[in-house]
Amino acid sequence: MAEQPLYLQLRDQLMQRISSGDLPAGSRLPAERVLAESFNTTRVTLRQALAQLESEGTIYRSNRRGWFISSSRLTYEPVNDVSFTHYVAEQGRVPRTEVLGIEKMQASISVATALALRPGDDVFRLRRRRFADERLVFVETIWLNPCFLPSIEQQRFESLWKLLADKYGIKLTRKQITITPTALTGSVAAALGVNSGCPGLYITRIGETADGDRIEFDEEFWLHDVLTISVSTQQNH
Amino acid sequence: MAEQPLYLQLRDQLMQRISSGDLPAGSRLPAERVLAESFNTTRVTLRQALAQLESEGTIYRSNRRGWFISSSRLTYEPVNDVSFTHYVAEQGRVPRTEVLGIEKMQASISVATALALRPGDDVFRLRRRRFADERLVFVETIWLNPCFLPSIEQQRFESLWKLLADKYGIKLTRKQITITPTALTGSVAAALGVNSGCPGLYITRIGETADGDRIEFDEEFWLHDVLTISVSTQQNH
DNA sequence: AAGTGGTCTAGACCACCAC
DNA sequence: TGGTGGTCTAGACCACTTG
Repeated sequence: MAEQPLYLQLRDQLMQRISSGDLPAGSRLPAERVLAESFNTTRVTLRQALAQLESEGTIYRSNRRGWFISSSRLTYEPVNDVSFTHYVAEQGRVPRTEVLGIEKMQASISVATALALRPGDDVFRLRRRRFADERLVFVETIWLNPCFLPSIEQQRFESLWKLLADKYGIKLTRKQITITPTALTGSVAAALGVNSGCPGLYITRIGETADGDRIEFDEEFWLHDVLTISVSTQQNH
Repeated sequence: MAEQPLYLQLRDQLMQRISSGDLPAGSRLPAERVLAESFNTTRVTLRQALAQLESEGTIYRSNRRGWFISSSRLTYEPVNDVSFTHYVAEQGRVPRTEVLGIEKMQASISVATALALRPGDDVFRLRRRRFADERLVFVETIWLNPCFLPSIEQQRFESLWKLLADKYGIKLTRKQITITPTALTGSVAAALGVNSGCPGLYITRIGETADGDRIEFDEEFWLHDVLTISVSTQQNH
């Protein structure tokens, strides 16, 4: 039986203190230098242990403020969900949405394909950030098809689902969902406030009406440790 | 405009050499010490750059043999797929399955729940490893319900789909699929030949007959960089 | 201003794999 | 047996956040 490397032993000790309730969800870990000294090792090795716990989703870091204990994961149903606000609240968490902006753009090839338009056609790009219990959980870019959404640029976008239903009488179903494990880098990492290379999920969806009109194309970048995806296949009655 | 940290500059330079075709898919990177010297830095910093590329899925490591360029991702449809062998071949790759063993076990609470049995009931545990182009891509544990599978332990398990169809006349549909980003640790990391803490996906599924008989409960641990998940929602006709 | 995490250096020894 | 990656040390300076 080979002995475990030191950083995995440190991981186990920290994990035990967390699961014992010594360090409750949301609280901050002691400073790296303090932890390193208390374990009688260097910061480099301690940080290996922290990186383990981070990739397992047990802890996360916030800017340069320190390390925090993660809450339990959100359950996300990309096929059936109607509203982030709704399903987050249903799970006993406090949702918040931040609209970063909406702009008129010309469709790229990939966006045009998703919305059944031609490249260069007008589309609207909406960008938002989503929080659960004040922790940022994902950023999204939504490409809206203006053919079905007159004067869309003058609206408010905290709840797109409600806007589509109330103002346009549209109820979406989700098609062509893809889920790709990826690293968060560049402007996405910056918008999420994480370091480049932090693991994440890239999720895309197309929103259609029952008639097959392509209303929106959604691109989401999630932090890896905040969600479990659930796909329940519908029964035909 | 802040200058990028060195390890991200190194990442970009390596990325350029990879995407230019200088380093083709499947080939090995030069040794860490060689790369560090060629970039005029230390191994620690160079390894930060390699960790970035690894988390992005651009490169991967194999035991202590070195770093290799990744191939493109497999597309995986957990809802509709019938056979790993079939859909891997369909994507122009060479599948291989390795059976690690089958044992009679007593159902744990979670397994019993998934298979609609009582804890302690007999179940069979089948463990396999799956390869694409000779790269290990996931390990799985399949819990089989013996009520519907007489003398299952005497069979061969390279293709479970074929076995169920030919011998038992069973065609499965997939229910209650969950997908959780996780870290690969312990015996799972060892079986996959990766370091503890490597990012991965944990996917579970329940296989039912059209009559609702729970035949199997499937737990898969995938390497994060080898797949894109696609969920196509069926149309009702 | 003090403290935090982020980055980086220049070494070292070990375990494992391929030759 | 030689070379690889895996692990670890004992420092250092910087950028940012918080009080």
